[in-house]
Amino acid sequence: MEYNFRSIEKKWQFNWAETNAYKVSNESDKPKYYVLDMFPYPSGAGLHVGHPLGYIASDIYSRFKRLKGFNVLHPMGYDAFGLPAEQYALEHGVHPAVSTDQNIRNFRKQLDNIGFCYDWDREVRTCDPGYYKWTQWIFLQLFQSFYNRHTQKASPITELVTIFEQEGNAAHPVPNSSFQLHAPQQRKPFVFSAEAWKTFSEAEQQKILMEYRLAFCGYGEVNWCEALGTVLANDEVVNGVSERGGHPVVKKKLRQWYLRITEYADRLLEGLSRIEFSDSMKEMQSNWIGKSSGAEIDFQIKGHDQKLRVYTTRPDTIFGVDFMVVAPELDWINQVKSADQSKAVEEYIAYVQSRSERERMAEKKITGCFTGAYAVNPFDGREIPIWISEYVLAGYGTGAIMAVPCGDERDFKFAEHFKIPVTNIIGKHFNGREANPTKEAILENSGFLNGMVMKEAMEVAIQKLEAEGIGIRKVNYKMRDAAFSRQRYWGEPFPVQWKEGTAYAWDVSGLPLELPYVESYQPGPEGEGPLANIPEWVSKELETNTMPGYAGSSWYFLRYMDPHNTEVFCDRKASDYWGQVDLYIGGTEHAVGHLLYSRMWTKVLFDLGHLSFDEPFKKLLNQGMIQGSSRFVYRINGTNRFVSKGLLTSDETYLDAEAVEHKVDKIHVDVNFVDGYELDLDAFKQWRNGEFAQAEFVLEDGKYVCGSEVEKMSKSKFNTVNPDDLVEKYGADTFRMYEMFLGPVELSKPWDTKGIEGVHRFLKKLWRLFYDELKGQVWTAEKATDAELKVLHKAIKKIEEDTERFSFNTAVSTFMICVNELSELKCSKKDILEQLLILLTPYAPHISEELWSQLGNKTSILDAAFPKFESDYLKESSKAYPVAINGKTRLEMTLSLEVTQQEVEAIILADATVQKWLEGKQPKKIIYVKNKMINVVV
RNA sequence: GCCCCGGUGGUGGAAUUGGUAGACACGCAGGACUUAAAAUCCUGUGACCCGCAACGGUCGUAACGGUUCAACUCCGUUCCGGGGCACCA
Repeated sequence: MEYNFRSIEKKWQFNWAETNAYKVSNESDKPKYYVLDMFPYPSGAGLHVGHPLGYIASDIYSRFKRLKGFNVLHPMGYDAFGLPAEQYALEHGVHPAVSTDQNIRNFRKQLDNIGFCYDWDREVRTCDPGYYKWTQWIFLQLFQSFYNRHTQKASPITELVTIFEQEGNAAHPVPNSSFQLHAPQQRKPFVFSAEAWKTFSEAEQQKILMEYRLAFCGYGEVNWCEALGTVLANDEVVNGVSERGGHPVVKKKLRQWYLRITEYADRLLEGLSRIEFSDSMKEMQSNWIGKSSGAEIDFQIKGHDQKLRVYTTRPDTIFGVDFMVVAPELDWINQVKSADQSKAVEEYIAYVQSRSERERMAEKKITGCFTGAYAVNPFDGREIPIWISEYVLAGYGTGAIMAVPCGDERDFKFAEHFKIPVTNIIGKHFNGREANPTKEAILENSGFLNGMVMKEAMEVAIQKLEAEGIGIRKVNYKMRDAAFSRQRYWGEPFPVQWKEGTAYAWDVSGLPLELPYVESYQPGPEGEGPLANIPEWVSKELETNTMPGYAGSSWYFLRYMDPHNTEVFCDRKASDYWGQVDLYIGGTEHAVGHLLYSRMWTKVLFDLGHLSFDEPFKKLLNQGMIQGSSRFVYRINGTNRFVSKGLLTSDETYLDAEAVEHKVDKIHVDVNFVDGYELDLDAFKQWRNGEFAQAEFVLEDGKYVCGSEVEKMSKSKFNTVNPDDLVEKYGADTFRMYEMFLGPVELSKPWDTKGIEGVHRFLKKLWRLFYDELKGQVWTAEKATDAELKVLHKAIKKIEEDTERFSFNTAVSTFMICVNELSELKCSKKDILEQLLILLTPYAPHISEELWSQLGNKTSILDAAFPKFESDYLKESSKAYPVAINGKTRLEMTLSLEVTQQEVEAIILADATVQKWLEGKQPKKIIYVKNKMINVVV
């Protein structure tokens, strides 16, 4: 009887489905455990070997926890709204609902191949009206709430209305301090009394309330591509033109929905201390939130009524300000620029308009333009030139900075480039060649701050600014409110109706507000979404934007707990039972997007009394990214000749026999017909319907050697490897274990299929402990020896520890060691093997279940009890110590574990080899670390 | 540019708390079985040096420097690779 993995895997997958082996109940005496995967976007390309890495890890852990006696929730679903389906629809005319459904079927088939223990009764799809009904419902919760800064939590907006009616907004200032109801920008915040509130019209009241809502409508800049009639991500803009088609892209202000996540900034920071995310992940989140404290300062602009408001974290350096830098998109620049600089300013603004935010931030070249205007230093009256430059972004702080070149590297480079004289306020701490951002220096040339240490001067400066009404203390966040609308079709419609320019909540009884079926997905007029093309939609004055991809994914982990409920998003009893996700596995690419939004939504639902916890994920495990290892061929420009990699002088040039230089094109080839680096010439010629059938090759040593590069795994780079092929060839158990054996889950690594044989051999070797090809059954019911028990218990200990700390790769190697040792002992005893199967079943569930039943068990191994480790079997009385002389290991010595320091010293000094190394000298010190090592210091 | 992570044999990686660097695999080389192949099993395998041999020596964890009895592990500088940077998901 041999290991026939194909029939075994089919048999058990069918059996588990038949018996509902993975069904999970919301009621159980066992303790609960919730293991969650980041659900996939069902792309048309299907699953590649990178996807299952995290899924296998979570599957192993779920099965492990089940063996340990937990009631484990381990669901799966699909993040099914999104841009790719819409773009596919635009190009191929297939409705997103249709292609998405097809893709999901395909994903499901691929997932099923691998033998995951998901409870599929709990599947969710974000594009399902039964699901997005509740996404819309949560949106309405956000829309109808405000953040009460006194209680530090979200409350119904009706409470705010009551407060306004009774006492106005003095106690609840408008979050956006520059908001005014009618007048253009004024200095003082917008405050009204109860009486004034009552005199406001309905539209005015609604306009004010919008300023407080957690989901609100405002105006924001986007990358606008006129030719495509659509908004583009920074990603899709390259050098000022669209990636698709190469059309020009400009900045455009559009009406947008936002989530007021900035109100939660402090709580999002605080919550980090209560959850187990890696330090780097927490650091990324806090950097994203970017809390800083400093001051906003108003500078009078010379010859204008206007003031220039800047935000700075270093008010202590105010006497070192040599110039101002303003974000080029601020409108008022046009009012203050001087006549002679007017043209230059306009040209510069046009240049910046064409650049994405990403490009602006990544720019090494220093660019900028003097406006011709001057600000006046309020303390010493110095006139300070006002510049504009792309490195200052409108969205952060006030969109303007005061530049102190002696203390800030970027400012210094700017001053150097434009030859602006630098004022030194830190004496010898500034060397004139580079900035010094110290806070320890004693200030000079700094008026009333002279002689103070900088970090103390900060407080003094702020107090003076406030006392003189020039500035205020200000805490700032780099994080901006989250843009929450998209001018797209394939997303959740907003449950919002517009009446005379005011947005009103769609009645809850009308949810879900279903996405209408359309035939065309073209963008609407004036940068509106495709929904603006639908007369019935527009006639009802419904919002034509849709929600972004992260809407549905911000709360899906709650829906799994109670997926079929039509009355509430999740029954309170269910969410109280399951509580937080105990283990969440997914990639770091979601560090700041999805993970912050989910945390915010959970906090809002908690504040409003819908949940009993305010952090969704107790522990996060980051899986590394499986990268593709791409292969390239090099074609001489304008010919059909392909040159082997080793013959090129660089990636772009080839020097032929006559020493003529040729430029070459670097072309991706499908990794599936490259063996290592050697191209299969025939397969290449047949590729893509014979596109390269006429290819000629310039070979080296008779071979065509390809170039290689590690990149994201993607269909367009021809570097994807399909798990189905590997499962077909080696079986799901081998595939699962191989993915784990590749290395630590957290680590990113390029995929390499070679090596999978080793894991497959291991499973065959395990099988041979039970069945021999010639002799048939070899397992017996004999009693196990101490040596065999020692092997088993060593494995129990290590597998348990490694699984618990997610070190799956070392667990796989422990299985290999265990089977190697049992083979060596010729151990085929049921007592030992049965326990080993339980250890193995989370990793290789199919073969374990089969052999388990072959041993005569009538119930599934899924519900076996995890073996108990007995330390008695591992007891050692002595240890082979490495003995080092001066830190270099020279010999090994077996000593009892009981020996004392004195005894060790005596034994060591008596040893001939030690004496040889001592060369007659006396040792200074003998270091003895019990159970570790001995070091003799000479 | 800014933020985060990583770099160990020909390859993937191991070394959990600073304590024998290279576990376990892949690959490769040699051998056994076989008419042959597959499968399986055995032996060797970081580099260099000495030697008849050794359970002999030197070097070695991206590079350089530091802390320590002891550094892949801690600190500093540099180089290289990857991820994120707000409308890809």
